Amino acid sequence: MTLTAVEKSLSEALSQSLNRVYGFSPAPFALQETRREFSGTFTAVVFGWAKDLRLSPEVVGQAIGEDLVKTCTLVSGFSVVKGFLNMELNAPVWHSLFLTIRDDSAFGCKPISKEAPIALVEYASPNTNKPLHLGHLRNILLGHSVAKLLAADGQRVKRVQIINDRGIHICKSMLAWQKFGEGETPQSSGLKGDHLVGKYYVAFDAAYKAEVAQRMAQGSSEEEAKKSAPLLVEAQDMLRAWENNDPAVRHLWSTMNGWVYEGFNATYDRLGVSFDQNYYESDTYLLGKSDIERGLANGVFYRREDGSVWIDLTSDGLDEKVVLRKDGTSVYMTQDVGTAIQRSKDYNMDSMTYVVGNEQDYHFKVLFLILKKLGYDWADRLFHLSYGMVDLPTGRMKSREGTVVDADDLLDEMEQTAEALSEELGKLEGMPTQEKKDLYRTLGYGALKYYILKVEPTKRMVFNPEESIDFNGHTGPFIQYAHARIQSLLRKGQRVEYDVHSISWDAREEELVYQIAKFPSVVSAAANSHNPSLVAQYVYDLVKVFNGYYQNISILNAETPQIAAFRLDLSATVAYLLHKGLDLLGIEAPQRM
RNA sequence: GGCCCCGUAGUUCAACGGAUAGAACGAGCGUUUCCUAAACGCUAAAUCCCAGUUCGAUUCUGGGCGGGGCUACCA
Repeated sequence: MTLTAVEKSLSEALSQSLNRVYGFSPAPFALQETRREFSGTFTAVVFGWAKDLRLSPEVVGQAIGEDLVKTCTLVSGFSVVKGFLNMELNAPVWHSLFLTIRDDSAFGCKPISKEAPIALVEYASPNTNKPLHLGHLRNILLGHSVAKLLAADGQRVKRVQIINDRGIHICKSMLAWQKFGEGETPQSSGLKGDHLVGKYYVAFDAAYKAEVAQRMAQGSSEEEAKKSAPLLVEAQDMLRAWENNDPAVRHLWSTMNGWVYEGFNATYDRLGVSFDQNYYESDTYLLGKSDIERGLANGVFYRREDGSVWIDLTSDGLDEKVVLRKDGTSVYMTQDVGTAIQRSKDYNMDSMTYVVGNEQDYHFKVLFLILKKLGYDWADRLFHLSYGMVDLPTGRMKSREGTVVDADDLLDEMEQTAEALSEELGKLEGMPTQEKKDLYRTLGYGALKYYILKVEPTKRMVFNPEESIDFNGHTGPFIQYAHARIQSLLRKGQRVEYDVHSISWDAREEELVYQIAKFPSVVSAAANSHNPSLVAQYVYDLVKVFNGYYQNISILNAETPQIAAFRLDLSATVAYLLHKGLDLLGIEAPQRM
């Protein structure tokens, strides 16, 4: 028996009781969890029924409860507090829940069939002119986790990213490298490729600003100075040369982008994320034009006198939006339309999730509307996972002010903190050096990933670089620690045959099984809402309950070997779910720590 | 100006319209001859303001106040 099955039967039994006692058929209702301070597992809210019946909630609750205990084998007892009917489950229900879970090796995950829907998840999507920062980290961790969640929900998932590898910003770092680089390479400098290129992007900005200031000192207006600064003009020339396939520019471009990819891949590897396909903007930036032309013929778009092409979304509560400039060139929107259509050709996907910050909410509203108006049936199953920014206590991170938190630096710092902490605790005696290093990563990254993923994606979150991320309390390592302790139990304990029905359960064991049994519905809720924080919250709650159990109930030294074996199985199930839950968040579960 | 998000302990985060608003960090106190004390227990501490709907509002509606974002023929 599963928990949802129990809940369903219980709801039906309640309806029948209402009918039997009062001749009353309630509207569909949901049960809620009984609050921890009261005894019971499920609670029915009686207020609404009492109002319809014109009776006091206590009277109705009492009458229904009495009928339920007599007629429903699931329920062993009940209590009525105000208008709340708290119901306790019978021991065999607990036994059955436990056995179902214990014997299901894939508990909580749906199998992926050959006909399962295909879900594309786009995430990361960096520019190739600077290294990854904390904002990318939130994006990447969310995307990676959502991809895992959708797979656990039984979908065929494809992970993709679009790499913004062309454009004026790329030319800026190329130009600066040409002018100031003196042939510097990742090898010669020892710098990671993406950091090296980022350095020249910054160098461009500095030199450009100096030029602007100089011109303004000579009497130019700010606007004029910004437009006519030689460096900018040169960068624009370089972009044109790139578009005209100038061999030298293209060579420099592919060399520097190559450095950046090496750098990005190193960071992706550290994070344990990967992609099934990369889309490059240099390949896709011309896509979409023909789709616009087609839509123009169908009346989706219209052409203005100056030749530019627009879509009128005022009847949808939005504005008018340009999709082709008067010179016939694309805008960002055009490319995104083209890329989406390209992906439908590549994958014939049923749905697509874009992991992109909430500053682009408007953009995606428009994009989805356009695709719908162009008649694509999958346009209804596009989802913008719009996450909030990661802010500093002082506000937004600004690269120009040097307040950006670099992803690699942060990862380094997490490893170091994990090492220092582990050394201090001194529990790793006898562990080989390499294993220790791996463990520091597991713990450090676990702390970081959990810190980011426990927050609901849509919400803005604050990161304070002054305060290092915690390893105690509501953290990744807290959950990892529970897992490691259970592994230690499993190494020491003896598994013998036992009969669950003949063991008398502690209330904590029922609570634990209840918590365990919730897992599948948490996974599907998280997948449906694209929300890893539900899983993060779940594993935390599970550990809280388990730690209370561990603290108060002796597992290895139970009264009999049979009881010990039962408790070990219960603990093993918890460990399995912690492992599985953490994995859905992209976090590893250590054997020891 | 228009449109869209968000205001919860000192701080970082929770709470399908339900019970006495939960955690964690930080502060204070306690638990180890016992399965890993990165743990467990106890104490103090919060819904921005004003109305409305409701048996019941942190949650829904309206109005303030405060913060952020979008509002380019940029990407």
